[in-house]
Amino acid sequence: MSVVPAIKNAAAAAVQALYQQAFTAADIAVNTTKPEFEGEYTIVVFPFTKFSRQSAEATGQTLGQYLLENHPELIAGFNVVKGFLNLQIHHQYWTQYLHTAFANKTPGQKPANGRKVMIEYSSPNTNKPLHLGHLRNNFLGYSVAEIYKANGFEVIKANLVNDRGIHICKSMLAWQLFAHGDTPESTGIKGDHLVGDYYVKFETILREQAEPIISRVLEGDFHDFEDAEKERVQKLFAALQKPEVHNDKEKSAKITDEIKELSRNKTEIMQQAKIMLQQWEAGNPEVRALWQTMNGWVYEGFDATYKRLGIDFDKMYYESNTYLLGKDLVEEGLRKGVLFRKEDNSVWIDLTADGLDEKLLLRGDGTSVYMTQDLGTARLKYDDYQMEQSIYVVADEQNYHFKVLKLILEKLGEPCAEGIYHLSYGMVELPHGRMKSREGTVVDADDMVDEMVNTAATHTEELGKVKGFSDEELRELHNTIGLGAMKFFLLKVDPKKKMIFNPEESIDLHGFTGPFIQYSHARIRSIMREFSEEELADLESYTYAGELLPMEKELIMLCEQFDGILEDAQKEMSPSVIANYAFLLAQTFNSFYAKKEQGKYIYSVRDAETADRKKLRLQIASLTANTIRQGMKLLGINVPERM
RNA sequence: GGACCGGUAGCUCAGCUGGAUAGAGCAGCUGCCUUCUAAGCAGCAGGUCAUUGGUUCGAAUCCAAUCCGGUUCACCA
Repeated sequence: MSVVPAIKNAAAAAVQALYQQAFTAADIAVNTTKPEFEGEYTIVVFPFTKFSRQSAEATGQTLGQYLLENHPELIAGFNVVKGFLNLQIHHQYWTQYLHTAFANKTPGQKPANGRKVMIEYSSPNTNKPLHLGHLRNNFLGYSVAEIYKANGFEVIKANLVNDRGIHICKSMLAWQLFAHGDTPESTGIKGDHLVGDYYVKFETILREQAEPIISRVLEGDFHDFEDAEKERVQKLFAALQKPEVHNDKEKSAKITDEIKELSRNKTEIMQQAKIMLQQWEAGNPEVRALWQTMNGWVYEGFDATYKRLGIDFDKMYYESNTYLLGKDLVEEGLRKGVLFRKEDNSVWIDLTADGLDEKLLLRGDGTSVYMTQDLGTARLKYDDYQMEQSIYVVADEQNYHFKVLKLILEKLGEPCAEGIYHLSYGMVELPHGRMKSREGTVVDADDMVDEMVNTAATHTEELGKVKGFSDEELRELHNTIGLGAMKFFLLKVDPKKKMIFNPEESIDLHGFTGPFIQYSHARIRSIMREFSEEELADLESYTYAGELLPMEKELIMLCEQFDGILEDAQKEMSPSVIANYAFLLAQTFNSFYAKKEQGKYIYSVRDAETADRKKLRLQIASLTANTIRQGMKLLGINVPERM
């Protein structure tokens, strides 16, 4: 058991014995001791004064004395400042821990706990390449999966590919109309980018064709529309003329947007895309063949990107296989009376009692919507794996969708409902706001990686510390650093917060960054390289017996916290917990490394004052390096031996 | 308008299950390479923790109200 839980247990038992009060370990606050006081961990004693009928000071004394007498192996001394009981942990606890842990290559790894979770992430559309937003999603999903594994869970990494629908048809149609048979091979363009280019082409044509229609509507000419749509457009136009709307920028923009949307739907190219979608759904062989071909190009592109990013999956789901699911669930829901049918034959669920709205599940013509597919897919996943938790890594703009998804599954009595969890993360924004594909401000994932790797290469070159590296080793190093910088940048922030990325400023390589931590690791490894295999093997049986110097103790203490950090990261589903920790650990080692008194490096390993001290510091170096490496690995980041 | 999320140093963020004098990084300014890697270390400067009120021995943290920003409330996905 780690120290902090040990202290909490001991304190809970002490409170029980001293005051006959049932305090659980979880109710006891234990912090690290402020540097100006003596001790390592501090118990806050104020909560006990209610029944100790003593001052906080006296209560602290009593509790401290009790702990000292009953846990001499753990507590070596204490002092009380106001209501804070500062505990000195027995130095043998630290050296023992160091002895057992320093050579462990996977610190914090817990044995299998028999629990199974699925994590769905990435989930790209096959009509365009990945962008910066996907990178946050991918890194987050991958890292959370690794963190779960480290905590003993069995994890299924799943990717639900959105490989069908109107947006795919847009790329397909534009390719058919304008590509003259171009392929990734003929153009040398990566498949996903090639397909994405035709998506952009489609949008350009669409805009051109929509322009005159929009102008006509705004001039009061509605001849492009018929029946209900005409009525709708007329209504919107009329609303726009009202002075209270005219003067409200937000409202008029909203109405104008709706007019634009209706107009876009009326364009010839959009009509063609819709026909293509119908043909796809009807299984038209030509359309299906084109779809297969173009998706194939995209998958080749995605695979290359995933491989480069170090992202992988255990299970792929394709929407073309799942988009019809969910209808059974709707039928069952109707029978159970959970759902109801309206006059136009559409099927709904009434969530007004839960403070939400009515939600459509089947259109009047019997076709399904996004929600229906997700209901069916949730059941499919559960049938496949019976996992206790199903995590969806999806941006926070879909918070409402997932709230509703879970609620409907609960109402339908589906066993998968309880485990549904939306890991909602904030969007990556540019300094001027969201990325918009229509405005061409989307930051492409492949470009981004290239740029970071180049930056890393340039910087490595400038520092000139890589003599003797082969070209292959250099390439690998640049990748490790560039990707490390990018991953760390996107993972160091709490997932639920949105984050700003400024493409003008490249991601830093100094300070609170991946490369800083990678550098610290390389530096430790460089220290260890000075020693022979025998010297290192010798450490296995060695336990340091003396007192520890402050920073020696500090490093051991920090590493000892890694177990708890991993648990926190898993509970909060937040890689940022580990990122912050890894930075603190690296920073602390750097201080240890550079600490100078009277012109001498007082924590030098090579020039340690005794042979014992040298072994101790080597063990500390090894422990720190292993902990940093493992922490970074859980973020999906490699650490180099040299840089 | 309803629901949800956010507001901490010039900038980007930790801290938020209440605990000691609110911390990092970047940017700015000082020092430190005859040193086990200076992608580093040490230091200076920078704060009405959005505002107001409440609960408490104690509030950046909990509650309420207000202000500001965002997302969402599609027969799109």
